[in-house]
Amino acid sequence: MAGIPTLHDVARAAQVHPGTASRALNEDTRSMVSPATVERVLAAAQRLGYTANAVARGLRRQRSQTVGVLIPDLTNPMFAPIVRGIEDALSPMGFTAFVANTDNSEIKERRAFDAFRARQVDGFIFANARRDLGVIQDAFDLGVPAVLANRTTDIALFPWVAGDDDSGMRQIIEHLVELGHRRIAYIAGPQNISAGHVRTIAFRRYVEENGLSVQACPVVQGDAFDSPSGGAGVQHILQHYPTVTAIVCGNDMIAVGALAGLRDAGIACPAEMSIVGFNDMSLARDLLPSLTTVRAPMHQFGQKAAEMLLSELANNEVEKGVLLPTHLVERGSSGPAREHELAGR
Amino acid sequence: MAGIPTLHDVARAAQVHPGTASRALNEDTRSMVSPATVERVLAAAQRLGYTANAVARGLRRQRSQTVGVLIPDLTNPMFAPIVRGIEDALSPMGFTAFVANTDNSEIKERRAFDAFRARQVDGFIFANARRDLGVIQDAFDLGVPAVLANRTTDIALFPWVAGDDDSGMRQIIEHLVELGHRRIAYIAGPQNISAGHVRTIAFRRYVEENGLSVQACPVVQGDAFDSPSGGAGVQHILQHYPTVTAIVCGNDMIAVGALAGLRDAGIACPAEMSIVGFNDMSLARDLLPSLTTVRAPMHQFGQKAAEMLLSELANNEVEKGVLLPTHLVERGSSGPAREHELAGR
DNA sequence: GCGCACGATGCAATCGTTTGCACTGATGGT
DNA sequence: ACCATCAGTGCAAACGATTGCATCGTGCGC
Repeated sequence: MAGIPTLHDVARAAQVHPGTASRALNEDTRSMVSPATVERVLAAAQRLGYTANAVARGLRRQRSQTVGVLIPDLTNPMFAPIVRGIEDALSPMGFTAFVANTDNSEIKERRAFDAFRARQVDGFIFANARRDLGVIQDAFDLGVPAVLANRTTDIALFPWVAGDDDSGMRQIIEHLVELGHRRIAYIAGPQNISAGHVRTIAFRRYVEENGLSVQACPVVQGDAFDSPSGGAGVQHILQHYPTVTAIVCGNDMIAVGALAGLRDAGIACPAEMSIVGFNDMSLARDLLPSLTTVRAPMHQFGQKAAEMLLSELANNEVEKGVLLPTHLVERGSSGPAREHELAGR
Repeated sequence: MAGIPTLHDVARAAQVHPGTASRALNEDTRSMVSPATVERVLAAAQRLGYTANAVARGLRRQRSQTVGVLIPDLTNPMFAPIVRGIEDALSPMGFTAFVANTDNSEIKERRAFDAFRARQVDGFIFANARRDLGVIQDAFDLGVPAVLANRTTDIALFPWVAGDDDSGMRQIIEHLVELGHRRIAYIAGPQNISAGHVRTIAFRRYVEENGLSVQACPVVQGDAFDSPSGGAGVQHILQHYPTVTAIVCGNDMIAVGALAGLRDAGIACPAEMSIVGFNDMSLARDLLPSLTTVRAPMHQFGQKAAEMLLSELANNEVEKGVLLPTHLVERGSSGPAREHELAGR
């Protein structure tokens, strides 16, 4: 009486057996039940305000209609759109997501993985960033369905969706070359992070392909994908590579720090130094100068990854990997190379 | 054999009854089992890699160790820290969160509410922003445990945790008055949003308490808590209230738009116009000029709200409401009132 | 008019844990 | 020496849904 109505209550109200009520309520078994009974059951359910207990259903059906999402940090404007995309794709299909922040720590990652497995998630979306496999290997060994979002692995254990960082970097370099830059530095993110690794390789590649001097285009290693690393990187570049006229940053947060570093050093951007970011995070356009960057469709990463996972859960064939296009967004932080390097410094 | 080991498997391996195994595995029933048996069961569980099925346990125990979180938009740098705080508080206690974005839509809100109830969440954290009650009333009527984060309701149905917006606004006005401003405009967020309402009232109050002319301190209504509203607000203010020397913004996103609007209008900030935001979102310090704003401890909102909910779920007494302190962060976007208003325009 | 098929429903097992209760020895007090 | 107590364990019923199988009429074909 009191409390949440159960299937039994509905069945009793409709004068049928719980089994019949279940079939009447369920879309794809409804045809087994006579129309009159269906109507009676539906009415009773309506009247009592019945909603099926997803936990009980999950137990019996052995599928919980939930997925686990591992992401470095929800708070990072870079990543939030991914989980938004995931939820936008999941919720219309009756799925919901468990989200955990890994902070790139294997401990946290594993803890979340175990917690989610205990909760019988139907699959995982790994948007965690560390380049080594960690729980991804475990998931593979255990045969747990999963999809990678915003990353790949060296050996492709799972379907993945990621941005075309290689093309993005090509566009950046070509853009800068076109503006007359010949000495371009790169502030790289950590190489143990998937994106950090890929982008550094691409930077080197396109520096070379565009006939730039590799010596004149140094790669400065940042500690993290954050703004302090950008500040430190700029300082290092100004000190050791004073002839550089443009700085490419491993991502937008690094670029934020780089812009601040330039201001601290009294160097005008883009007049004296161009800065380019990567990702086009929210607010990138609102910085001053507004940030030239490569737009990576983070929301789509999440959405597509979720769709692929659902498709896999439905036993449909699924692509081995999806590379979403990236494109350069030219804004205020990049401009023509200054004519007289070193002038006035 | 194949598949995930169950309690039965552990029991069989340890040569005990599943009931005994359950008691041995569970911290607070362990004392009912002889030490020797406990050890045997633990060893078996270890060996088989057993983890309890949280779904089955949830069904039996009638508590899922999950909570539902309703938030306007994960993607908004304003809100992400709240859910981060929630998860940081929940996960050490073995709880996990379901998160849904409401986009301030009652439809989405209700859909998520129902979905989470079906999943037998133990309680809710409402960080959704609409001022009317919506699902909060439903939760109350149904007797579902809940806590409000980053908001209150007119009638206090649930415990809440929020920032001291009133004090924050006082600090803003005092700061501006101290800088010599006497004609201060306010670009308000929507009044049907909890924060929008509270802050507008506080603005009016402290304008008055500081002896400013209410006529000289107009409130301009924004459509949303976003940057376009800030741009539109600035335009409106410049046109209709040209003597204003400082603009307070309903939140930082509005301030972002306001800063851009000033740039478009060729008005220097802070030299000709001061701008103050609200919330101190991430990147607020990285704007140019860096944004003077009120720091609201969003992460703490989430954390505290989660703690209160857990406390309530454990049947402990819980505060009726918690008001966390806010404080002004003086940065570059606010400065002395210009001497000669209208000069040169 | 008989049998077969089939539509509609009931029955009961099952998913994996937890937990109140019953049972069994052994202990200890008198 | 006997009974009460108690620690330790087994038993089985839940929790709330789903689903293979059995059952029961009824209608149809021959």
